[in-house]
Order: sequence, then C-alpha cells, then structure tokens
Amino acid sequence: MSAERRLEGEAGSAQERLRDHLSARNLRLTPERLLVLEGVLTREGHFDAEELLEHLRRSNKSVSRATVYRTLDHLAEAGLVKKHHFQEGHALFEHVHGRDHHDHMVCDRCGRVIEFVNDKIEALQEEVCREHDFRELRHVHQIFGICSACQAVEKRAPNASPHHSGHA
Amino acid sequence: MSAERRLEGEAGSAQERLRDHLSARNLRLTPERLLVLEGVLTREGHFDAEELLEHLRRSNKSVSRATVYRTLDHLAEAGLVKKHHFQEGHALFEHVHGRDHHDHMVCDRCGRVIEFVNDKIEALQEEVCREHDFRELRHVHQIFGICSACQAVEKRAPNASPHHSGHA
DNA sequence: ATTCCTCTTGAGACTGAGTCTCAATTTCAG
DNA sequence: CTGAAATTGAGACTCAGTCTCAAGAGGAAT
Ligand SMILES: [Zn+2]
Ligand SMILES: [Zn+2]
Ligand SMILES: [Zn+2]
Ligand SMILES: [Zn+2]
Repeated sequence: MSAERRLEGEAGSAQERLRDHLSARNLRLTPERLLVLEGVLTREGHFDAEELLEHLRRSNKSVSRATVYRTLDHLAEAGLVKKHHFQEGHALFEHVHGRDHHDHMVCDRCGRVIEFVNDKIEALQEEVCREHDFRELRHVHQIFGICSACQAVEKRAPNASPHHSGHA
Repeated sequence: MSAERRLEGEAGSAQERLRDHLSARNLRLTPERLLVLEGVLTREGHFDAEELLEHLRRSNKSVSRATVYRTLDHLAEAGLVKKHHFQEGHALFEHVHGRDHHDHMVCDRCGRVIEFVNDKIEALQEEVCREHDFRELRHVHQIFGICSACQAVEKRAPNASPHHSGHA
C-alpha cells in the first residue's frame, strides 16, 4: 500500500527531526508521539485533529485526545505539519515534511483545492515584512472563487455543481 | 468627536446599503440592527463580537448577544464588515464600508494587526488566477510573525510580551 | 537494580466562542 | 386594523480545544 511505503520511505527522517526538536527542549520521543507522527504522515491533504484521533482509534493505535492535540502542536513547532485556521472553529493540519511551500486556490462551488506557488509573490511578501520590520513566521494565502470546471458548468446549467468529494 | 462625525457622514449610505441588503431578502431593518450597525461604524480597527457587545451595553444601547452575532453576519453578507479568523476561536471584525482593500500581518505574540496593500501582489494574484482559469471572488492573505515591538522586547527580556491591549 | 527527578499520559472536568430554541414581541403588507 | 412572517432575548446548548492531576514512564546516577 502506498501509504505504508511512504511511511517507510520518509519516517526515518521525520522521526529524526521530531526527536531533535524534542530533545533540544528536554522532551521525550514517546511511543504515543510516534503513533501520532505515523498517523499524520499517512494522512493525505488537509485533516483535522478529530479525524486523526478517530483514525488512530480505528487502527488500534489509540492515543488520548489531549495527547493528539499536544503532539500536533509539537509537530507544528518542529515544522513537520502546518496548522491552518481556514474556517472558524476548525483547525486543519497538513503534513509538510519534504514538501515545498505552496498556497491555495479554493473553489467555492465544488471545494476543489488548487495549489500554487509564485516566487514573485513570495519575494514581495518578504519585502512587505522588511518594510514593517516584521519577522514573518508563516503566511496564509488563499484565493477563493470559481474553478475552471465549475465555470464551464455554470455557463451551460446555471444551477448544478460538480460536487468535488472530500477536502483535498 | 470624530467618531460621531464619521457616523453622521457615512451612516446614511451604510444604512441604505444594509436596508437594501435586508429588504432584498424580506428581512427587516430593526432598531436593534441599527444599534449594532452604529456600534460597528464607531469601532476603530479590528474588534471582536464580545467587545462590541460590551460597548453597546456600556452606551445603554444594549442588544442581546444573539442579535449581535446575527447582525454581524448580516453586515458581513452586505459587504459592510469583514470577518477574519486570524487566530482560532476568536473572530475579528472590521468595518470596510468605504475603505479600500487591504491584507494583514498579525503578531503571534501580542495580536497586533498591521494592514498592508501591495499592488504588485494583487496583480500577480490576478495573473495566477488567469493561468489556472480560476475566477477569483475574494482572497485571504495573512502574514503571521513577530511585530517590531515584540522583537525588541524579546531581545531585551526573552520572556515577557508587551501585551498589546485591544487589537489594532 | 534502586533512587529520584522530571516528563508524559489519559480521563474527564472545564472554558469560551458561537449557535439554537422558543415564547413573547414587533413589523409591515394588505 | 389584522395576521402572517420576521425578530428578539434569555439562557440552554454545542463543540473544539485546554487544563488538571494522579498515576505511569524515562533515564541518569549511583
Ligand atoms: Zn506562499
Ligand atoms: Zn470547482
Ligand atoms: Zn489583497
Ligand atoms: Zn506584537
């Protein structure tokens, strides 16, 4: 299974990174934290904490809710996952270990997520921060609108929408 | 007082816009909704719902919590305010009637909000959308990090934070 | 192995923003 | 006026996330 392979392929260095992050703070790499890391690495796209918790329970790798939340924060600090507050009352995570930075376009109709990177925008952002003596730690850049497919559908049937399943 | 003047100066058209928005949906422009609108227009910068509620109570223009939240959503739909989810569990509003578009930098330490506009970034965004045949309706561009003041504090006392009262 | 100190865990209580319910009230078109 | 439909407020409720704290590791030093 590809998730398993991915885990094997990358787990070594992700674990290493987590271990380094923790030990630098006199924290310990516990079995529970490893279970959460493993769970995170096998999730695709954007997921929330409860979803991860449920996934761990189903796979008989149960970890308490408190530990999941606590560990996700550690992983975020270690730069292994990103935590987004896209909508209210619902933080979403994505694992970013070994992935390049990217931003998102989100279709209001079907929910499709398109990733994009634009080096010029990234550079201009840095410039803006410099101008304000602001030390950037991260950014959220999302463009909402209607994707190509939904525009086509609208043109032909001004009502229906090609319901794109699950968040990407 | 400038807040009063501002209110008089703009209230007419803001009310008008709200009335139009509501009547188009068979909703009513009630005294309560007007109180909330008035409160919103006199707030500076970014504020949260509880702050507004408290403000209304202090000015003897009390409106229930439910109505404040409900009305803020109407105002957002009418394009009179913007609702931001900078941090989790804490929506911030700003009134945008008659204001130009801008994006935000948010300090992780003290919560200060700095507004910025960069025409080049805006243009590049349009370009990215064109490339993907994506029709933009709106965007969220937030840069998180450490503001100038908090950087200074950190340098001198690596712990404390200049708890910035009331978000800017 | 034993000690000792610190970190970690999990169950569940708790918090706080925001929503919902519903009876009483207001609005407004007819 | 009158009545249907919208609105309100008090407070119960939800839900994500945090906190508490007693019990359970980890691990360094002896
Ligand atoms: Zn970016
Ligand atoms: Zn779409
Ligand atoms: Zn912008
Ligand atoms: Zn600051």
